[in-house]
Amino acid sequence: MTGRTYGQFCGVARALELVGERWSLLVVRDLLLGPKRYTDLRQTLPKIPASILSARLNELEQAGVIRRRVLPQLDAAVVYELTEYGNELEPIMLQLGLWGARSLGEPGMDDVFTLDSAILSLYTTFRPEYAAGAHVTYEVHYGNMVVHAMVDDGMLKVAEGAYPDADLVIVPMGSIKPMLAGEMTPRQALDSGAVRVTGSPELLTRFAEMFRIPPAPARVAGLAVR
DNA sequence: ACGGTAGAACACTAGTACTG
DNA sequence: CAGTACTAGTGTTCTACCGT
Repeated sequence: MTGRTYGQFCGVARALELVGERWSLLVVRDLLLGPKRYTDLRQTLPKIPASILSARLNELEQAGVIRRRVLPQLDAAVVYELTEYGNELEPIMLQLGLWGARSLGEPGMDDVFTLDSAILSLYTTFRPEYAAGAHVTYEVHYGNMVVHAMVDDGMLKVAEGAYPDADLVIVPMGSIKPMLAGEMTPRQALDSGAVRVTGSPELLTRFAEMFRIPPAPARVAGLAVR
């Protein structure tokens, strides 16, 4: 939040004044999964200059979106976490992420895909109405990152790491987005080698039903718009 | 009223140094 | 080591002005 305003008595304008600066929402995104230290944020946002991160943290703190907390440890580490007000951004961020995902093309050479992004992408695309009555655990590999998603009757819990008793282990060879966007069926993904699984292939079909990206908008359909 | 342009202001970056 | 602050350079946006 800088000193500048849009000069409009409008909630959207106010929201943009609070979290609309470059990098601000990505800081909020990375704090949705829990408190982080300054250096954690530098790792999840490798392209943000230190001075900008410092400025954004101060601005978001002043805006009441995040708070600083000193951990009761010997090193007195400082962590940043969302306030109650900041936490109210969670459903908005998930909706925004899903909206943006529709226009995602292929990842760029220097694009980063962090563990947090992997976890959030599963929350973003999850459709509870398609998971009613389902009790299944997936382990998903993204390169050397592994997350697991536990679906329990319309509820979802995603966490870092492998899950030894996962019902299905999914290993995409590239981006999993074409399958989630319906650009290829789970069967096609398996047959083409785009996705490899350990477990019943039927569970991959269920996965593609429960985790879904709506079709790309017509203007950018089929384009690698980034 | 509209479009183009120049200068000012602002935002961002990379690098470095400083503090506790 | 974690976090902050500063600087110089670059790019972007805003504003005022001018001509059509």
